[in-house]
Amino acid sequence: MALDERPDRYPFPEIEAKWQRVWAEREQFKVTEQPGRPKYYCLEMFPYPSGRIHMGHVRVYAIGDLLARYKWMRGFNVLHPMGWDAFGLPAENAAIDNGVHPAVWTYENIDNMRTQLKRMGISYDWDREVTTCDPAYYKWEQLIFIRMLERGLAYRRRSRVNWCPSCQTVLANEQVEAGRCWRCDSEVTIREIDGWFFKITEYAQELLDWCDRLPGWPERVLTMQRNWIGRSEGAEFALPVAGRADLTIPIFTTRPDTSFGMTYAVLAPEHPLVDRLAADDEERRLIEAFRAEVARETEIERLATDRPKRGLRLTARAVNPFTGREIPLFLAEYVLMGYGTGAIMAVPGEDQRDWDFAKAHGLPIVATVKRPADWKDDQAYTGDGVKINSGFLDGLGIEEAKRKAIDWLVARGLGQAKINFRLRDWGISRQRYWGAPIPVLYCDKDGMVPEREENLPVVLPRDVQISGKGGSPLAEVAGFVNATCPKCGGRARRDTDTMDTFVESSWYFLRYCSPAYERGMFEPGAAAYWMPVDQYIGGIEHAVLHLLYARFYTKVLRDLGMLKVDEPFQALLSQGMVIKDGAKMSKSKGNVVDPDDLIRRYGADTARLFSLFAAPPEKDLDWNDRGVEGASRFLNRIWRFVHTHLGEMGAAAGPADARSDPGRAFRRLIHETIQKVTHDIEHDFHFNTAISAVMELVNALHDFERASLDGMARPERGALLREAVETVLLLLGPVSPHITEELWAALGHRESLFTRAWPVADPGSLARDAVEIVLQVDGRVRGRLSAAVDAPEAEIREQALADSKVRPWLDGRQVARVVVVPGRLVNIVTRG
RNA sequence: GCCGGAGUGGCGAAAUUGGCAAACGCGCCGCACUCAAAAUGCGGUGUCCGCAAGGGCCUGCGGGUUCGAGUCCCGCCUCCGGCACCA
Repeated sequence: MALDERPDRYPFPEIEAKWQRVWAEREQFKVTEQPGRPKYYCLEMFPYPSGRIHMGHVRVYAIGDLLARYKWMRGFNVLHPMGWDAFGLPAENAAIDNGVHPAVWTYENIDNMRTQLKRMGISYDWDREVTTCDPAYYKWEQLIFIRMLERGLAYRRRSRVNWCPSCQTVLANEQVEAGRCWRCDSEVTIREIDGWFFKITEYAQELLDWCDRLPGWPERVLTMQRNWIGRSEGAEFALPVAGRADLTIPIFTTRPDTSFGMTYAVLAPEHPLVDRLAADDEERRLIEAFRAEVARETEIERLATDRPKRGLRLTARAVNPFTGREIPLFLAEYVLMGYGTGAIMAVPGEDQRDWDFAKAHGLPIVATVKRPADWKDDQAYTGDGVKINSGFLDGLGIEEAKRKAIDWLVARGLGQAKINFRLRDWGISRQRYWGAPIPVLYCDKDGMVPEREENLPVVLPRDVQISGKGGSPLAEVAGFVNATCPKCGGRARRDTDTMDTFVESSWYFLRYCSPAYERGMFEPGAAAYWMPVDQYIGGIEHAVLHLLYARFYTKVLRDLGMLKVDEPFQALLSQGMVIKDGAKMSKSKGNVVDPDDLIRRYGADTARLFSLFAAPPEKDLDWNDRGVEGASRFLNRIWRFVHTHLGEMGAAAGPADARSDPGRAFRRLIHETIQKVTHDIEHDFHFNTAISAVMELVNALHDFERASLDGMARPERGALLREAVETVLLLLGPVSPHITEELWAALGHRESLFTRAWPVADPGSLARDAVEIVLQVDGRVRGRLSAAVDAPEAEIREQALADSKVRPWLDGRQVARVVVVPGRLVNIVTRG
């Protein structure tokens, strides 16, 4: 049966529309800097305007709004903004498919999604909305680009890059997942191309160090970042080529202690020195053939670690500087140009890859670490041990031998200690249209010249042919390409690439601080007040990508003297995915739940309640239509209760004066619930248990209502019902704001629920005079008793031993020991 | 292979510090209301033995520490995520 036909639902469509209108009219969530008042910057990752919100969005924004409203009620000045990550490929693809201009498509989508989000009733300050494809936004990004250029933090070079043949553009390393494009899943190929890079490697050490100083971040995200940065310590040294005084090969190793075991050395096939090592044309031909063979390999094939290692032996030989012996030189595909120096010393005794290669090519293997007695010698040994076969290092431990080997290299001027990072510079040039233009020109006379600051923004031209085939569409726009050289005034050509859209998302949180500011990226005072973001919320898929870039960009702005903070995000909440029927929601699987449908059928309050109740935020959320029914039922139950008891609660004057025992017990539960809900929100964001505590209170409210019909004074009953109901509304407000605001008003309040202070548990009401003590015999529960809170241990012990439920279990046995845990339990340990 | 996380009822999940395992919700069963249904309300619901009272067994597996272990320690297994020929 269609749910919107049900007459028994509370009238959520009217209520939700009404309060959304009232909040907007009152400008209730509009904020300004208020020095001296504690601030709270609550931020959810802004969406790409794909056209429609999905359940993942509902989940993040429900979490963010709960925190924002909660912090409001706790007296914080809360910045809670929303905007659009508006540049990107889908807009261009839509243009190719439907002939709609990317700008038109994007702005229409934004309008749709804004309407959808507003229907969720989230407490955004919509006056701060930011759209990244607006020239007033990307202007500042272009300015910072020029500043980075001046500092050498942005540079241009020709390099081998990841190329997505489907998106027709370059991808950064972070945007390749297992050899495939992060966006379209196509297999990535390698291309040599000119492009711009941001020098994120300059910040590798700092980005790594701060991973230890972000206690508000989930460990798994920090681990992924540490792995990605990939620091390793070792040595770099010059490997001499036999008979070639003019030629050495730079080598990076993390195991300088094993140098005496170097029985051959390997260069990456594309290593630039290889050309100089070739003995004659014949060998040059062999090298080219080998390179071509390797180049044919797809990234996927190269990733397979378990196949035979192919190599090409060169006629040139090297000299192991430690042993003085000549060793063979190879090209092999297992050595990558992109890491270290692109050349390795091979120590088959202590490195498994070298071992495999040595076995395949019949090369000698020398052990330089003493093996354990039962060692089978069928693989490389990477464990600990004493150095052997290593000349002056013999007898040392590995760590000490590393230091001595480096000292030896330094003393001879051959090398030094070296730290290497896996992190590569961030390639930001994209050969696509819908992005921020790179503010640089090329002049025949002056070469590469940045645009003058007063000419910014370099506006993305509107009239352009987008075919999706080959090269940047901007290159075809004569009016854009042909420009004046800012230096000599002669003719110059603009750079026709656009910036990676991850550049826009690296600083949008700063723009929110002063979104209309015209004299710079952000107003310094506003940023000083609001930054850093106190709580950032978003999907785990950005653990490395966006979160690493934003951290880097923040540090760059700090070093440009624009910002005081070292890190943008104080705390991070990585919420799980929304799953249905065991799979991520997707159109292809046909398991998508449309938030619009859901809100139309149940209301935003129910959608929000369910998505917060079904699982703790960091876990995947299993969508369940029956569970949504349950959430709806719960809100209806509260609605009915308030409306059927309005008269009685309205008659209550003053605070609840609980005189009777049941009254005091009920009041204690009200205050225990306040305590529990506050703890669950503050301690670990476990909103699911916070909500279950409110559900328990509502259940108890119904029980109390029935039980107190006879025998309890009417004023006491009415006052307690009112106190309980008001507590429920306050605690549930941040979860389901419309219904709680409506019922709050129905109870006679004239001011908004969200201007009320968050309730605080009253210690007097929490106090209890008796506690239940569990009685165990040999660890098994056999009875229970009620004891005064302050009853002495000896007394409880006596009562336990004398208890009628306990005594049969002691028959024929001796009491060996009695453990009394005050306020909790007694365990009687027996013997015999 | 390395790093990180997780295994608890039919299902989603709870369990502050080592102290009553399964709160809350879903589903299911029963009852009330109803001509009937829906909705709503009330009660029950880990599992095995038992008519019942009651008792045994239960947190992936095997050990250990402890009066007491879902929780701590040791050794395994499985699943999920990340990185991966990184020298």
